[in-house]
Amino acid sequence: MPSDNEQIAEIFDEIADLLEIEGDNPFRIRAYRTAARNLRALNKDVRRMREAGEDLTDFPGIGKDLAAKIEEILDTGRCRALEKLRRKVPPDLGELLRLPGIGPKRVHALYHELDIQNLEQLQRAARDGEIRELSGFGPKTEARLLEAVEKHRDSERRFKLAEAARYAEPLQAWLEGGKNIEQVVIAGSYRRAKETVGDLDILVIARDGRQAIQHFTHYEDVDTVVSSGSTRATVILSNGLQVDLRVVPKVSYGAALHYFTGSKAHNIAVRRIAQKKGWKINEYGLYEGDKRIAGETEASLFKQLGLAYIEPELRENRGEIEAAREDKLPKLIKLTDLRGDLHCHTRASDGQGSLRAMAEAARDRGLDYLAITEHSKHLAVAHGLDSDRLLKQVDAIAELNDILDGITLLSGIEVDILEDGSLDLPDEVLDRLDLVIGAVHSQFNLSRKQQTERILRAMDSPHFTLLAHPSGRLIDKREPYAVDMERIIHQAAQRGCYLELNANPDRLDLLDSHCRLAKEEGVLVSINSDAHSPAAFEHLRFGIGQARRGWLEKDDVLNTRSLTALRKLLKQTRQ
DNA sequence: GCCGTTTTCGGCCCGACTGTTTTCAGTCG
Repeated sequence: MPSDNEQIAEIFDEIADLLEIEGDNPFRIRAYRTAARNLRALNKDVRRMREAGEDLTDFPGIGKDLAAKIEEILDTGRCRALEKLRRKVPPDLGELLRLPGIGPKRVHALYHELDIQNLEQLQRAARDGEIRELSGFGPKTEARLLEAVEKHRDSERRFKLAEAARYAEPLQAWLEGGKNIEQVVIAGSYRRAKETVGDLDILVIARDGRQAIQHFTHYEDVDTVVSSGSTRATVILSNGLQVDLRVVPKVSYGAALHYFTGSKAHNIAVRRIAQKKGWKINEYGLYEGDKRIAGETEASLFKQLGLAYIEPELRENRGEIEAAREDKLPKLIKLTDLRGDLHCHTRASDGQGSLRAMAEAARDRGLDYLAITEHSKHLAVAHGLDSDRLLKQVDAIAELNDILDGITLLSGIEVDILEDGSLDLPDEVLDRLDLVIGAVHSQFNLSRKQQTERILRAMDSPHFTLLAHPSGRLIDKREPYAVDMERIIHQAAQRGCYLELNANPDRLDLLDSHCRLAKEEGVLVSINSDAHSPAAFEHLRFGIGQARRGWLEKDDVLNTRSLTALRKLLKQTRQ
């Protein structure tokens, strides 16, 4: 079930779509889109804020009118402005807007000239050759539209960051091997470590743009060349991933990198700063009149604008610009800050490695300690451990620690939180462990209230250390379960326990906005691989990316502590 | 529709590529 923020954002986006087709004032349309984007980025629930008596117009992009619409939607579940628009403009037209190569003007023309209201009608008209007859359209546009309709199904697809990396890294290597190519950087949401990316934006410094682009379009995995000029090109790879490449000269590198890293909202906000000073920013630099005053590096650009350097992961216009102005940006955590990993599985439950193999793989990644945390018996599909098997493992870990070199294993469990909030193993067994990770693996569909109460009850257990993958979402597969995360984070602070940021690329859970909340409440986050095989410690880098998006610093993260300090903190969670 | 160190009106981010034009509109990022 989408949150209130998401639901309102969708309504605002739809209003923007329909207004756009109607040819309304573009700035009014932008206001709706900005509001939608800001609502999605907000790490607080608007309903709750309103109940707390906060003034919605205090938020950026929300004025009197939109605040009233938000209240209407919260109160009635409806938005009369949207309903009125829908009566005027067929709502399916919004879907046409999603097709590549077609924007509001063309949708408007298709609707008013040919009475095309949906994808099917568009497809028919294109096949019948009606579209090429319209002014502003031609045979090529018609063919492109037809193709776009047929491919529409997967055009919306986003790629998980880890999956994108598997395609991006070889492509980057290929580009770096090109003649006269000096530097290749993958910018865009990939550089911002967003959990999913819609496409890849690659920036290349080269003396000869055409030559570089030739090299790019001849990459073996390129399926379609969508466009290609002297400074930019767009291709689709065989797996459907779109890649945009831009070539810039060296003097513009920083400005271009900033520009193509985004996010859009961040860039707009930064450009406004320049604009207020009477300057202009584009991908070639920061200009005062015709004179370039910064842009060879990103640092020069920020400095000239009076801002501290903003790390890519923070560039979402969620307060980073204000923080940069006051020099109050966080010093973000790095992969090398991690000293250990508190969540992994072996063959004993559903993992693929032995205790020793997992320990050695973690050690080879530079970790000092690793907690073994199998599933518990309730999760039978994962061969979860009962008390006997768990206690045997505790002994095996103790023995192995005597002979292991360079790493220490901790005994733990990923214990199921049952529907009533009790834990799946008895206290006297949990008492033998170094840590207890509680996890929800069943009954995802409880009401928000029930689900929240269930988790809060589990956290009350004297043995509870850490809440695993707190939202339960699987990216693109399962929505987060309905739960009051603000309350859970607050409770963790009161109770003195921790939250996991599960680094599995399918999860990346805590969400970035909740990392920030945890930090504000002083709740430590543990960035864990949840490795089910020795190779899966690789996942930690994606967890770090997510943590950085959540503004986390080294000190905000539990497993940056030394083993000694960690043991002390684990002990403190015992009530 | 929002916003204000140019504050209640008059602004609002910027450039490349394509296709349809015959100098530019539409779309995209």
